[in-house]
Amino acid sequence: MVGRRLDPTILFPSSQGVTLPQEYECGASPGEGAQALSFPRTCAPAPMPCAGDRDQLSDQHLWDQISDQHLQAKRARVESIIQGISLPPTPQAFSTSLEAAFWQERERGSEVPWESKRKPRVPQQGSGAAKRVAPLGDSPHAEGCQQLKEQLCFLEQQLRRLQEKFSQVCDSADTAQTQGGSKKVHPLPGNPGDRLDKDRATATSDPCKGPEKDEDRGDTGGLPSAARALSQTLKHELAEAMSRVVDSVLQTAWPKAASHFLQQHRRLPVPGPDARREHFAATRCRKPLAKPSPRNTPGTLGSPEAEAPSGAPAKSPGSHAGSFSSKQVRKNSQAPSMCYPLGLAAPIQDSQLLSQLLGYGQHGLWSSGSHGIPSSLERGPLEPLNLHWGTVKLRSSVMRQQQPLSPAGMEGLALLPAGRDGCGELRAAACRLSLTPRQMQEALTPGHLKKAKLMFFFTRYPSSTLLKTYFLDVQFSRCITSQLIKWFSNFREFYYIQVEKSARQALLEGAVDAGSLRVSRDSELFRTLNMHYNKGNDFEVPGRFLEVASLTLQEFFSAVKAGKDADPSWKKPIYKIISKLDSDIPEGFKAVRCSQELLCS
DNA sequence: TGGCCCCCTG
DNA sequence: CAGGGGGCCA
Repeated sequence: MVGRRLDPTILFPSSQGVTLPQEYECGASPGEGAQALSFPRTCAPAPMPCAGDRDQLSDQHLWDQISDQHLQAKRARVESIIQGISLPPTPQAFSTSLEAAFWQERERGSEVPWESKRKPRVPQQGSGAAKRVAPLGDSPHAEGCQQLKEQLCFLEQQLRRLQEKFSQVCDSADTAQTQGGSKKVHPLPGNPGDRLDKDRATATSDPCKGPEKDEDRGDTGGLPSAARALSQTLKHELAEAMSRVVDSVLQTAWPKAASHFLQQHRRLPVPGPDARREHFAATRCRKPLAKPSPRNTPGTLGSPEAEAPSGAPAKSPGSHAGSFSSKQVRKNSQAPSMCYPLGLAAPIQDSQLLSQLLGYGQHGLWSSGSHGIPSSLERGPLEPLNLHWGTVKLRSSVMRQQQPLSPAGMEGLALLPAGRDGCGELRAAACRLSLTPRQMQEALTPGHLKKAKLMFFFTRYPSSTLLKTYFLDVQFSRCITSQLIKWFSNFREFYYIQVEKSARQALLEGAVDAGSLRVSRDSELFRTLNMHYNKGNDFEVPGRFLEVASLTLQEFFSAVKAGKDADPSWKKPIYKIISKLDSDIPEGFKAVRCSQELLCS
């Protein structure tokens, strides 16, 4: 009755699929600023002394230089690194300077011999960085503590830099640097003593100005009061978030993580791909969501063949082998491991937040990969946001050289564990703490709309429960829920109108057999629908949707042909039929990143 | 009664 | 796409 022309391939874009930009796979931070700041991580030789250093050196005797060569090289390296951090990047470079700086911090914090930086290592706290910093601490606790301290210190630096950049952006005219002492002016209400509310002493009479540190001497004095207020608010929020992270990580997560270090740091080999796969499989076995049972109508569209292309949730990782590139999955999940040692989730997430705040993408930090994801056992209420880092990017036209990945593949990545050591907990705690409810979307975005439209290809009648499981980054409220429901209602409306129009058209054109009506990718109806739900055509519409559309068309055709449209409620039976044809939505749609990335495609 | 849906309108 | 009205149902 219904055509079974099934597309055995994936549902997600094949040609415009999910790809990971190559530049990110090795963890390279994109952009000039990144390069400018992240040189220690690159393959470049040890940085040469800067101009100032050379001047100094020229005052010394050659022999001294030679004898102190080693020392000088070391010093130059340190100075260069410090300069790279303290010197504000160009505004254009700012987009990535944070990411780059994270890299720098890694380099500094781990004190890895320069040569070893050339070959990225699988970063595992137990066997990697923690061991390499052994001279800094005798016990694992001390080691971890040292790392944590560095991490926290670095976060503070980043905060200051952000403040600085904000000030600079707001007032590019002010280039004055660092003179005079600081004087404390009235802090923001409710946070007396907040250091970010301090101000520097300037000749201006405006008391509401930038932060206190030398490098933070951005001047907002020339700004309109509204902008100043915004500036202060942003700074204040950042400071608050930073404080929360620091305090909470230390108080909540550290003791436990430290105990894990004690237990495991010596004997724990790096969990290799096998171990990871093992854990992955285990994770996949207990699928957390009891999805609504498939509502396929047996005998019509619910055949097994029809299921496959519609991206039904995988029963096992292998079940998707034919529908997406597992190679891509491996690539995406392994490459990151070379980049970020464990325990860096907090900076990663913070940078994500910052990137978002600043309107930049986060894919440059995607390289956190599976390491940014707490083990599923450790995921807390905010786990949805962690999924963000385990998913891949939906790309459209620009970067499509690489193999596409279906939502199923995204699903796999989303559930990759982070490992079983204490770092996972530390990381998870950091993630939860750094991802405050504030970062949950309290409103639906255009990205969410686009995602909802694509979801419509799979489900026409999603329940609010279902929607909640697929819009994990949304802080659901009654309003949000009804808005989403309304969206789908609107989608349906458009859908039924188009199908009805098409059915009437077919009738006018003399069609007699409803069964002969089929919606193909060439048909006008499909083009119309595709244009509406899949503008840009960067999503490969599942064949299943064509079947549903075909059946809808046939139902409408038959009803109109039989004159049922005289009945005011003649559409209701059709709605009832169609409402049973929903199929499961690929897990990839649960990825938080999905709705964000869809905007870019 | 609340939730959901459809329909109409802007 | 959102708002609002009306109907249906548990």
